[in-house]
Amino acid sequence: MYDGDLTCQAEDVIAEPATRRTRNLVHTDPAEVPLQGALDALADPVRRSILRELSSEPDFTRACGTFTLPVSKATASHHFAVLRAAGLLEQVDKGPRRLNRLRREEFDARFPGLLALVLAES
Amino acid sequence: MYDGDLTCQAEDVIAEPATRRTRNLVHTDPAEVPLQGALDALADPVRRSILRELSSEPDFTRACGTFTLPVSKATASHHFAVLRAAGLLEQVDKGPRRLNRLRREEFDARFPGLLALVLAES
DNA sequence: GAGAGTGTTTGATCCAACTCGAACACTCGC
DNA sequence: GCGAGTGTTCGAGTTGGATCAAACACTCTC
Repeated sequence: MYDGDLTCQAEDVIAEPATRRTRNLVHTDPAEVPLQGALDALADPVRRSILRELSSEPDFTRACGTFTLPVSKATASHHFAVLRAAGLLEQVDKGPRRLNRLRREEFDARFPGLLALVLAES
Repeated sequence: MYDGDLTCQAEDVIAEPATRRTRNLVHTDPAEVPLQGALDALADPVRRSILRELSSEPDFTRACGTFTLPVSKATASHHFAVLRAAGLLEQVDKGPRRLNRLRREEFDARFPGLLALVLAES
């Protein structure tokens, strides 16, 4: 009988790079994020420091591991997932690295002024 | 010897109504509220519902007990204290009641747009 | 002063989130 | 393929905040 590899062949036609890792990388449209989710995501100081550090760099130039955070890499990975689920950042895989982009315009369109307050935090 | 009552007599000269209850009612200047404190206060759905309900009424017309909340009065009292400490509302005692005012301008001056997002929540 | 009404404080429980080490998965260069 | 580098997932521990009932404090009216 045919196994799953054939199915993978069919999916390879898709334009997007469809490695298993990338396929598990699900994003949330900021337009569909509830205020509760946004506030929960922004209420954590580690997550806000990620956003601030990311805001001073070009898009997709900072990998998750390059941030200076006071937590373990397991915890950091969790925080990146929360930010992604809250529509605050977009991630793409490049080799073994996962590069990040701050979703400024999209998130600001959904919650005007909110991200600016976070980035202005001293 | 003289007891505390004499001290109270002296404090009665103060213009503000200085009952013991009012004296324990401490407020926080919104200008001195850290972003962390504001987000923590706004991250709770019960507290946001208090703010929304308060926004549709004239200042100092709603007592704490008149809000329709899904929690006990002890919990509600806690939430009002958190909002007061976050610079989000001002309270005055009138008889046995404690009347509330939403600190719109002051809080918006400190965190532009943040309160508007909460009040616009469906 | 007694009682009703309003609100706070206390003490305790519960739970969701933060946290970590260890194990696992993936990608690349040798 | 092997090893190093990057990141996620799993399982478990910890903690802070939300919650409640009960007791307390205050104000008014009778």
